[in-house]
Amino acid sequence: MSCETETVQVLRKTGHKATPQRMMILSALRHADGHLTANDIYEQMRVEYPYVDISTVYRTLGVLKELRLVSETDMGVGDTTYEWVRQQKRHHHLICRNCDSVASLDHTYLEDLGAEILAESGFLPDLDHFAIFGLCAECHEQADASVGIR
Amino acid sequence: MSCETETVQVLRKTGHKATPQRMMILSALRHADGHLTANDIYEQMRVEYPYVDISTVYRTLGVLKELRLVSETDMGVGDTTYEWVRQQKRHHHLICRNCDSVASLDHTYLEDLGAEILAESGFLPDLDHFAIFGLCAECHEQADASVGIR
DNA sequence: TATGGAATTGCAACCAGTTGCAGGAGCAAT
DNA sequence: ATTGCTCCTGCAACTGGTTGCAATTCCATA
Repeated sequence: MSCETETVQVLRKTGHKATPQRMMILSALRHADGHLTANDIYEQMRVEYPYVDISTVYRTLGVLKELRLVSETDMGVGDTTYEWVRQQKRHHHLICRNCDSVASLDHTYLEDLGAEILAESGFLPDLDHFAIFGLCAECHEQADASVGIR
Repeated sequence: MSCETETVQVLRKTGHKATPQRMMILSALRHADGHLTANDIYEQMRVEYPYVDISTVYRTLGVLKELRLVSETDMGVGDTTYEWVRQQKRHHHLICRNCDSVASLDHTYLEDLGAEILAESGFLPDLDHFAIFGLCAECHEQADASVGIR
């Protein structure tokens, strides 16, 4: 079964429809490497099919997110980005609130936390793709030296 | 030194000005227990001073957030809320993406994570007030039973 | 107390994202 | 292939939040 057909099955099984608009959005996400914004997808779609509305893109992304087929990341600055969930190594983002730099964090750090929370409260956290804000090493040092931002 | 005067000092030391508008916003935050939205603060201010603009509220909240005097929490649904940072027990929120219920999580779970990240990468994470999305115990069980949301 | 420059304000226009609605399309069952 | 129910779409209006700008206010320094 092809990758495309499999996704269609998932959609139908969960009471959703496989519309051409959705197929286009899926294709854009699957063929992109890395993050895409809703607008990236919208612009790409308009080339083939100029009548799309941006709300369709957002609604589809909502469905795919719910089905855990795509992950949503709010980088804190600029637009929210979306990424096709592959079997790739899970990673998270450390975003500096001072200089907006983004570093990666290995998943292992969060694995234990997720397990602890689940055991303690029964709450199953989404830790697929986490954005953690703070100060990067560089800005952190600068801040210590000045009276400014703690 | 009063609480109010201390905040004024902090503002001036960091190159900010203590304007009447800011004092009103500070007062609203300090006298509220729990979370306030930007609009809550705006409405409250307008009673005394009808010429305020909502953008002033947002800009002030941005400054206070930067100075770590208030914490910002995006509950995922509805508006972003703001809270005066007291010496109260630090806590986090577990927000169910299915039923929108909110549970509290003790800070201890995140303390170790913060220390680990700092030691490993030099990145100092803001873990004052964290919102973690996922499925609460109840929705988690329901989902296991159905074919629907994983 | 006077002053000059930087920070702040209110305004208006804007941006990302959401929602209600009526018509249209998908698909499971016949 | 037809039917009928439900989901989905495009549209337009809206919401929360942001930004550029010119006028004003604060406050450190003298």
